[in-house]
Amino acid sequence: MARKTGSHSEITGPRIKQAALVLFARYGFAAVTMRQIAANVGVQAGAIYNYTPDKQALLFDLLHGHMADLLSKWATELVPANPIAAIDHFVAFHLDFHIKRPELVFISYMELRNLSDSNFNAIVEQRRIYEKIIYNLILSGAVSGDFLVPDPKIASLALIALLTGPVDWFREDGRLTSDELTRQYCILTRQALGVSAQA
Amino acid sequence: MARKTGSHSEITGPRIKQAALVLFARYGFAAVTMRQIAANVGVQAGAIYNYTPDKQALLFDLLHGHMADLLSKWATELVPANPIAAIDHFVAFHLDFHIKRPELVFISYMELRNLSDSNFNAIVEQRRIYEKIIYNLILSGAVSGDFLVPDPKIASLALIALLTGPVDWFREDGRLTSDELTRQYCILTRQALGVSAQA
DNA sequence: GTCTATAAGGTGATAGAC
DNA sequence: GTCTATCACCTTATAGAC
Repeated sequence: MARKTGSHSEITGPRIKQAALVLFARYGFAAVTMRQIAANVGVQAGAIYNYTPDKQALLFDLLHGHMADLLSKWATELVPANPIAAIDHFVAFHLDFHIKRPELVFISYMELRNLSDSNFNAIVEQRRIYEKIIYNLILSGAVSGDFLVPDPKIASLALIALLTGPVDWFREDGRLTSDELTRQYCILTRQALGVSAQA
Repeated sequence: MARKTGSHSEITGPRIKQAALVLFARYGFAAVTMRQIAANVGVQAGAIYNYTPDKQALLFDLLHGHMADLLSKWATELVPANPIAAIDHFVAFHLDFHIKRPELVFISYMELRNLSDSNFNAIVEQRRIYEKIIYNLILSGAVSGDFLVPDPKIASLALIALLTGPVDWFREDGRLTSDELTRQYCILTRQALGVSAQA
């Protein structure tokens, strides 16, 4: 409390990122001004540049951090060797991670085009790594005979779209609990992959 | 050819809509300027206002026309009474319509937030009508026992996400033909709906 | 129908006081 | 670390000449 009133370096930074996230998700990167972000945090526009070199870096940090969190969290998961159990695990992981971060998921899809070339390439590379995770899970199930799919690559793209859909409509306080959501999407996923009903 | 050189009323209008569509899809509504659209068409910015009252109307007309086309085209389809055949028909219809219009599909999802309140409500109502079509198809299959799904409402949302996914990656000149795409998505859809393999 | 010119205001980013 | 003031530029939309 001995600080000068104008000094808040440890909290202003995160608050700028949070305000940028919320505003970008609601109005779009191009439509949001630095003045809006500043007003949301309670500082003047000029102060933002103590925390970020420019608006582009603000966007990139959000997207890059989001994908880094996703990949490092998956890396800590204990994945069953059995392909059917492994897919169940992935479905639960993917749904849980994504429905808890609707704004980040939204801008990660939406604002890719507003990234500079090198920033864009960095994010696309992270996405490629994540897509390969589910692709490998489907492939091993197809090889073992647990799954029946015409093409594991197409199936992996189809499943990511299927499993990311709830971000657009799921609400924690809606008629569906997140457990029930996961249960239903596990069933839909197993069925889509042609897992026989007896399994 | 007796016209004055500056007169092109019949072609400038559609060209403005087309340029707006392409630019909105690539850079986002907020990031695109009337000058960019005009330059793309080959006129000055002021001339655009002979064809649209403002930028907002340009966006709304694109989205509203897109949804109107979708609904009126479905209305001309002959839909089999059998639930399994009906879903196959819907899958083929939905994929064909959407992969032929990737920009319109993209901005219809992306730019909803840039619509005025009343324009937003109009588009949401059109979407609701479309979602009800697939919901009813799934419901009748669930009632007849052809489909095995925990919840027809969730299944309908899940399938729309699944079936719209290819818009993001399908290319007419890619390794997959559109017929093969349709075939694979019919299989994935049938399986997701729990259609028994013998059917 | 299209042009040029302009009104009225907003933009990202920076400089220098405190 | 934050503020105020400012630079150089861009924005949508309109007015009036041709």
